[in-house]
Amino acid sequence: MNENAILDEALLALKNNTDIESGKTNAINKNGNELHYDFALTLKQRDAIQHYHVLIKQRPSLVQLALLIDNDKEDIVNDTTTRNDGAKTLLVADYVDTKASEFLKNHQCHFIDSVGNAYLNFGSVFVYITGNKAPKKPAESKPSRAFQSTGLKLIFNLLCHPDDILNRSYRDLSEICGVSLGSIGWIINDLKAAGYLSLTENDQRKWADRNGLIQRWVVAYAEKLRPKLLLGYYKSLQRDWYKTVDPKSFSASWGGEVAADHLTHYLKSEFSTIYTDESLGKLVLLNGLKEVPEKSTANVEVLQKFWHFDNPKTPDLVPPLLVYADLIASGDSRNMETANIIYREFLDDHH
DNA sequence: AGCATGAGGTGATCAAAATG
DNA sequence: CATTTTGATCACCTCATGCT
Repeated sequence: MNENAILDEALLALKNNTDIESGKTNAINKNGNELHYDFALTLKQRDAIQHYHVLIKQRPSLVQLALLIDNDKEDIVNDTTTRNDGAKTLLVADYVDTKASEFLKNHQCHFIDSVGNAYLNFGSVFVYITGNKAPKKPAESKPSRAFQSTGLKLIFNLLCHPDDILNRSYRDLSEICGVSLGSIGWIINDLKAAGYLSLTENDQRKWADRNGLIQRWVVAYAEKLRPKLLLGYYKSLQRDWYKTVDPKSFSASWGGEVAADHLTHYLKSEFSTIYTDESLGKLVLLNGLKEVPEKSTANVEVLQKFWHFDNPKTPDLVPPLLVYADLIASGDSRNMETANIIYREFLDDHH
């Protein structure tokens, strides 16, 4: 199902469920570096009218939505030229599940999907439909090796090293990343096919869309790799316990909020994320951490370190890309602003 | 729960290309 | 030319998922 088909079906579903009419849709090409609005359209019911810029997504995940909402907020502030008609952003998807619906409604983000779920709120119009079942044809999923757990490891290494690592041999990459030789080819070719990587005239590999890959990586990391890395949730008794800890002595590094605090001095961290290689038992024991089953009752999470290079400038911290990813993955809107600061300062065209 | 299935991941092995 | 290095490919393994 392509983007046009999703839009058509979603508008049809809306028409069947409500008496809202959709005005003409115009394709617009706004090549902003962050967001890309595909269409402009108008919805109206009697005298209530609302202009929209349309953003089309397939099966958006919660992480994607959090990112989208945050970027959109900034975008509206920065974009006075095309927004002066009071246009809002309308998310159009093939399917938005109940959790995502609730999330979108809470953030005042209007959406419609192809099975009739919707949240709209303008003028006298208020529509909130949720719970409609996913379309049975689970939207052609082209499984890409690049964004599975091994692919994400390789990409992380590629993004964190100087760009000349791109042209190391598959065997070198396999060694550096701890990914099997057989996987490297699949992943590299996936990245080329998806337009993130290209070849120069003399067959050197080079980035074609590095920033786009970062965005894609962050989302896939939160969904595919991060859950597998979780070693446990813990509760520490003293507040600010982490300030006296030297993570190096546990072959560990800070991620998430603690690292963000170090990098930006902008965020006061309340939840600690720590990536460790092996000394989990020692770490837990010496710091008086108590294991708890749920994230909600924890204030520390311990994750398995999945890379093998050092971070020379700030050895106590994980690389900025991962700090950024941790903040995004937390889903905490409080962290999004800090995440953007880190992106701009450490990740955006920083090579 | 137990079972079957298949996608994802691995390392050995291949032929082509590079090296000298 | 012989040798080494490279990317591609293969059979096999594992583990998550879905079904009964």
